[in-house]
Amino acid sequence: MEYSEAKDKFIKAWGTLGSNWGINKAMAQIHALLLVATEPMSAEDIMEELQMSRGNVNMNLRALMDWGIVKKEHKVGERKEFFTAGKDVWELAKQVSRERRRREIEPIIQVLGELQDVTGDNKKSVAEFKKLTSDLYDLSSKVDGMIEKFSKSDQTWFYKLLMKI
Amino acid sequence: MEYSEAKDKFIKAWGTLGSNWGINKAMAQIHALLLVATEPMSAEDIMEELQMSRGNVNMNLRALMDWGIVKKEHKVGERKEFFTAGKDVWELAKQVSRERRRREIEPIIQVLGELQDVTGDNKKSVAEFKKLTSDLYDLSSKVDGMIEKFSKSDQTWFYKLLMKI
DNA sequence: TGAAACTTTCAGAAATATTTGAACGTTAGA
DNA sequence: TCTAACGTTCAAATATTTCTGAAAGTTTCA
Repeated sequence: MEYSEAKDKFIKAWGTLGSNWGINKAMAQIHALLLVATEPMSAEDIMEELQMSRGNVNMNLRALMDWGIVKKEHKVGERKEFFTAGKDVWELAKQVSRERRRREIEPIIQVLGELQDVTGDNKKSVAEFKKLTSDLYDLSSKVDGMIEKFSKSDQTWFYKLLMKI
Repeated sequence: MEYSEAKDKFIKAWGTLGSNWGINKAMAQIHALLLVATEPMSAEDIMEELQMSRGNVNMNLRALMDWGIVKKEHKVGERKEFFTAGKDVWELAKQVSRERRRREIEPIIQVLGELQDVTGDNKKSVAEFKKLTSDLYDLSSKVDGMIEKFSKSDQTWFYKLLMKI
């Protein structure tokens, strides 16, 4: 496959993947483009390559920096800002897990915790409800802990873990 | 907290969580309601409790059955169909992982695989592209394998794994 | 066979999310 | 200080997703 075709395909696939994950297409595509880029890119460059408006690019670059997976760079003698995405896939995975944990798992654990002190007349309902929410709480906490560990670990740890599985 | 309040809160939270995960709110709320329910519920019951249209309930029940996390039941002497969600949180987690793997991880691995045979004049770009996509391919495959293992394992295995971590 | 009791479908309406582009803000250097 | 070259914001436009409700389809049983 020709490089340019492969690149397009990659960007498109990354965008679709993003949608499945609740990340918007533009954001995922900008990230894909920066992953593939060999040099830092300016907002202008990105607008051009992806045919997006200035506002859209600006907004999504900010979101990507928020996720900690895109960095701003300054080139000497240039007014413009440039952007890069880290090429280390392992670091990327850790950063994404870390953020998803913070944004998605922590809040549900929070709510499940609050639900533990439920009271009511219908003993059966209440008992079943407590069982359910505490089971969910336990499992979420365990998954949470696992992801925390993962997002702080190094690749060696992960490979060793894989062996054990 | 009063039972009915707790129940509402749980359903609402589950709905919000769903949205973060690309699962629509109605679907997540129906699931939450069935999780909490002590008896199988009919479409009518769900419509009433969640104030949703017949079409919406029907559609989302189908989607939940597609995910394998809601089952249809028939009561003797009743024309209506009833629905239940398994109460086993562990089974739920396994089923969700299994489906997400199939729907989201497998397709990206597929695409990454196809991108391996890229060619082009710009040696540097091509080399970096290959490095990136093959790194992504490796990591995805490993995560895929892990999830597969997880979704076939029993709880004991998981607890043992947690110990090792 | 007919009709009541359900379930399913789907076109259009409503709600939500994304994107645009032009106005506004900021900064560096002349 | 002024202005060119950028970055940022946000109201409105567009696109996408979800939801509704009525019509069509199906099943059961009198």
